[in-house]
Amino acid sequence: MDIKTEISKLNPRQHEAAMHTEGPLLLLAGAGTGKTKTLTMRAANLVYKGVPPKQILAVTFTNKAANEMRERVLSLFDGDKKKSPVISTFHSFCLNTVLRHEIMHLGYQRNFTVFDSGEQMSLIRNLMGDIESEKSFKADLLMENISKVKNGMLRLNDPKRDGKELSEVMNSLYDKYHVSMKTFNVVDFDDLLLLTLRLFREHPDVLRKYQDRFIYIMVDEYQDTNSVQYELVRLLAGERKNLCCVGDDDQSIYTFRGADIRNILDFEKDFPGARVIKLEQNYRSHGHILAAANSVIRNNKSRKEKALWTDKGSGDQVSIMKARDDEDEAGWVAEKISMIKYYDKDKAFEEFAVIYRSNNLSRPFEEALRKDRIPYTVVGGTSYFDRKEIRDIAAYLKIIANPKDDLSLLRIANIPKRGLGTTTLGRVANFAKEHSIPLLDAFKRAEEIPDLGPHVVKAAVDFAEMIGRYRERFDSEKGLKDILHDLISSIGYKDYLREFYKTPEVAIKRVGSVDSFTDSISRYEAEEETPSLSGLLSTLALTDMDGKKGKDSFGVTLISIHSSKGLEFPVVFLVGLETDILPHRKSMAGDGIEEERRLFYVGITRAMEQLFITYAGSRVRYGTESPSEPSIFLGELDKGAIEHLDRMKQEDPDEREKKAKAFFANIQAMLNQ
DNA sequence: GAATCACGCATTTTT
DNA sequence: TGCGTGATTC
Repeated sequence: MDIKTEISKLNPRQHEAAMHTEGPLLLLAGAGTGKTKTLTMRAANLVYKGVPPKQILAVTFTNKAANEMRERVLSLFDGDKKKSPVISTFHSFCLNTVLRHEIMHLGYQRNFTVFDSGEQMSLIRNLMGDIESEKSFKADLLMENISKVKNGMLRLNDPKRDGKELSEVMNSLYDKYHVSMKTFNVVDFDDLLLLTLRLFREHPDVLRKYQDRFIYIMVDEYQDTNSVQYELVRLLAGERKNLCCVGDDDQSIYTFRGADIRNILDFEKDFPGARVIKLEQNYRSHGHILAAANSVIRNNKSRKEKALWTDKGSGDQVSIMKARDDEDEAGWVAEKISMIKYYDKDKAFEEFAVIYRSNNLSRPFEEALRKDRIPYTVVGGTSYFDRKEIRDIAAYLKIIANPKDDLSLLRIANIPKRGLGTTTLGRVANFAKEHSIPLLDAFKRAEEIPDLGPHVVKAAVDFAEMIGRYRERFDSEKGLKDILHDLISSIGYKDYLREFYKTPEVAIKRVGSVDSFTDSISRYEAEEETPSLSGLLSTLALTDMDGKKGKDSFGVTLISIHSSKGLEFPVVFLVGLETDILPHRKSMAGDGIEEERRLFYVGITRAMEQLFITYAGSRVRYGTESPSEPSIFLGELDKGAIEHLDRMKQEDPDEREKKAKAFFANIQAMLNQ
């Protein structure tokens, strides 16, 4: 593809941004304004001008964004990978590009592994057992607080945030947590960023190395950066400040995770002489939808002035619908979907989305859609904690890669059963503690441990030796998948699963998921230039590896506003626009209302052709029905862009008949498939 | 360990 | 209302 002609096709603002190279640039890219396109073009332009691709770094938040950008740059260069810049998520950059090579400076070993949130949680639970306190604090709350401390959102001993009691527990826990993590030679997600920052701060020579390596830096979704990420970016950009930050302050909706909107608002102050370019031409939505979005977001005080516009024409007005209650609201949405399909046979269910503030609102919609035989997919929820089989296998791989990872070892020491029960494990752990050695070493020296019978000693030593053998194999042999396959069969893991899950269907599913896991490893090996166990574990820690997810999403999409960011749908139902839901009751402290308004804004701007905003007069909450007030945000909508529908009005018979027809047509279509 | 029950809690969640 | 957690029990 010819880069020059591609760049010339950009609109003037986009073009300006793509052609900019030296010095700080803030690209304020509104929703649907071709942000990724501009960013990729800018990268391509740099390469085109002769900058070595290795010197260009683009950082994103999600794997999805990174992949998308990678693909688009690649297609610009006709698949020539040598011309692709370094594109990475924050976490992956810190892990793979920096820490894997430099972490020794901070007293860790290079073969460190990453704890996911589940492992983090079990460590915290373990540690909490040691802390004497009559009140048991919830592990997840403590974990959240540890994370907040690390991200600069919370200080230890902050009496304003916690009761004194929590502070005390937190203090002692926080220290213990870190000591354990370090002796295990493991880090958590937050550490990836934090340790990199510490490294850069404490070792100027290391920092310089990376500053010299990355001459041009781009950061996507800059409004979502937290203080650690901000510092990281600032340090990396160094004196040169060839830094291009892209984002939209109006779409900053992750404050609760530590994102600091001031990072983007203060960009010009932080980087004097910064060029600021605004992308305001929207290629996604019809005019009325944009008018609605603009009219809402205008009410926010802390923001950069801008307004989306389109040359597409105004399209349909945005409909505001009042329903009787939540069930009625959901029923109406389902009906409306059938109606639209009835009038427009080409419309696919995949073109519709129901978007809500909180996940628990999805229920009535699931029921209504099911009732009307409309296919749907619910996006989100939390589901990475389960899948025992994957975590077991991962624990094996982790202890093989990192012999100090006591926790992973503990997890699988007796899985499958090998005669190492809790009593034995307790004795071994004691021994390890007394001698200040890793648990695995204690297994090797089982003979020295008092009270262990000969059988147990043999089991322990055999086990430790097996781990050692596999470490050697993973180090010296190629073909990760084959080695893992050997491991799984030699420990009899599948038989163990079949025993563990007595019902055959479940067992088959679990065994199947082990197989799909090994499959995903061959995928990793195929993609990677130099596959390795530690590389595999890194990828594993930082990606879902679920194989499929979202990819073949099917039917109508049910999704939270947060997860919908970055997506677009021809027809959007933005539901539950009620006081205490949006804006949410729990987020009204401080300038929380502005973030809630941004959420509304994000929801609105997902719609391309048609937008329906709904609310109910009463709603079932925690089992009891209570009246609901319309959201104050509804009053902020541009009157010219909206029309009001009232569900309560008597339906005219003609409409009713059409609805019935639509309903049956829909069923017919289902049957014909 | 696994099955059961009472209790408390219920926003959003990129890695 | 309904789910996940922690204690209790066999």
